[in-house]
Amino acid sequence: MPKEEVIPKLIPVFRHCGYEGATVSQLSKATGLKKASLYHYFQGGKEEMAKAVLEYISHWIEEHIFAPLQTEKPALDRLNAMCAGIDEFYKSGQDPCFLAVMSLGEADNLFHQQLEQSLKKWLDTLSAIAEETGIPPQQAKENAEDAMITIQGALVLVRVTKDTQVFHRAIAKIPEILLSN
Amino acid sequence: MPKEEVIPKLIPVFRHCGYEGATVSQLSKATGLKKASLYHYFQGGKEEMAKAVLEYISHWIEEHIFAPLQTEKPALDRLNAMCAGIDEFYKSGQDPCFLAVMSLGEADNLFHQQLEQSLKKWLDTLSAIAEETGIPPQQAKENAEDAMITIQGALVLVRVTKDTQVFHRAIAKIPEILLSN
DNA sequence: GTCTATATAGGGATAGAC
DNA sequence: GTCTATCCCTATATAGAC
Repeated sequence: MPKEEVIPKLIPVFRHCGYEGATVSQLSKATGLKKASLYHYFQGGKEEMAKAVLEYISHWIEEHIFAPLQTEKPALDRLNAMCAGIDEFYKSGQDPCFLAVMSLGEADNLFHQQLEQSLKKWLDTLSAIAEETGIPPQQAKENAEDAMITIQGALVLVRVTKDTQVFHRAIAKIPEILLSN
Repeated sequence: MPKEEVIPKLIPVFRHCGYEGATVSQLSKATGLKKASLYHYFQGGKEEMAKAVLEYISHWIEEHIFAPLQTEKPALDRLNAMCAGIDEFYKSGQDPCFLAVMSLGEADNLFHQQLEQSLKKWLDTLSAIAEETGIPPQQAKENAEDAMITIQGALVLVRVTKDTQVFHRAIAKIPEILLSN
């Protein structure tokens, strides 16, 4: 099995269990590879596995969430396309945010720089599209923050309530949040 | 040392490390009690410690965040008092939300019922104060959800960006979120 | 590349002295 | 109530055969 096929199978374990909660045994089961085989691919052990997942996800976001923003369509259409990507990425709120999960405990010590960079990228991208529609920079920055707050907060609520409606309602608001002034 | 003094010392460990990330050794250090002494108080082990913290926090919220809502002052004053309690509770966003942290991995299996109940209490309380000001029930419910989303989302953002301003800006919006229609 | 078998450390938890 | 000492298990990680 090529490494590119292994990484996606690691994702749900880290997402749902967190870094410390995820055991190599679980990761082994999830991939179908025995522990020693996992260590063959990831000589740095669990830490390297998490790092690989982090990079994989950054890439996925780039392609599925940010890419729709680079077309020539009207801003609102592009935003709605992005929201569709977000809904897919978080499975309507049923999958926790990797970034949020990895910002706890030991994982935060290990990965804080990458996490911060990833979030900054999100915020900058969202802010840019707001500015594009004529919103002043400072306002655009705050709108981007509010949009991320809405996404992350909705994920927490859904995790506890299991009510995906809350997530859909929240995501539907993203465009107006970003474009408000 | 009486048990009531022990529990508060457990809180920061669980909050920052999560349930699985928190080790009994860490809890021991944080309390200043050796492991065996901890087990003397909490015969159910780590699980019972987390449970005790959960109850302690529910109680704290009741007294410091919900109580200010029960006075005879104008609704807006009461909401601002509540926001002050929230800011204190989360140390301006520098302390993660216990509820959010405990809704991951194994902890979620163990405590999901209590977590759900706690969140429901939050939402009901917020919804009630919105209704009090004449907002129709369904709208009040959604406003309460939006308020909780804002709190939880801001906590995630601050955890990664270390920018407490974001938290203050978010909290300041809570009253208008709750009372909007 | 994938496995079985194993090493080593640290986890949660208990026994029993004081 | 608090401790030291210890048990057992699981966690991460490695060695080496195929």
